[in-house]
Amino acid sequence: MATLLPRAFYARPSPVVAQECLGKILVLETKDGPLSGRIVETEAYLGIPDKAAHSYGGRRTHRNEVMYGPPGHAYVYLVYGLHDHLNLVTSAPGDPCAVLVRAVEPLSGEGRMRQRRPVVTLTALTSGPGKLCRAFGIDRGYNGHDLCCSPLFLVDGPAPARVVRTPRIGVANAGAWARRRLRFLDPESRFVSRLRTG
DNA sequence: TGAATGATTTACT
DNA sequence: GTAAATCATTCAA
Repeated sequence: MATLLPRAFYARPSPVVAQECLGKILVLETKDGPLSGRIVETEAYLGIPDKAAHSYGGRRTHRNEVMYGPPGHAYVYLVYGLHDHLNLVTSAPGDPCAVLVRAVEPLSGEGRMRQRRPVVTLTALTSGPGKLCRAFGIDRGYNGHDLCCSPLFLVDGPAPARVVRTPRIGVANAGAWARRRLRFLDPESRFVSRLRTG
């Protein structure tokens, strides 16, 4: 039963939402049909006290304005000049928290994803935050989109058998925050961006 | 108005 | 394993 996740799902602390997002389905409806994928990897960003977050220290800028708004909205931004990242705004208005979607398993529309992203292996299609955005065609035009409405939203799905927590990626300059286990992933999926070096 | 930097990916050695 | 690509946003003057 694919029920659309209500706003209440997002109106909780980031780590809770990040963990419960595993197994849920990300859906993007397009004129050519839906693209969907099962979320297998996320990261939690805790807002004001989190040195690794854009909203660290209560900074409120044009870019992260969406995180200060109500939960259940998409926060999409460009990093390194060429990669888009998809975040889910969590918590409550005024509390700039978010969950970064790092990897999904393609469920439908895989053919169109491959067209957007010429790639050699299937797992390379969506196994990374920038990769999945390119595969889905998600760009900054979706920034601020309400995830309770079409065309971009999440639906319920089975939780993974086990959940593994690891330190977050790409935030080595965040001091003690870099060591917090705020990355959640399904160890049984081969689509996680980096499970282990082994 | 100008300069520095980044929640990454890809290619090449 | 190391390095380059590439530009919107941010901070300083």
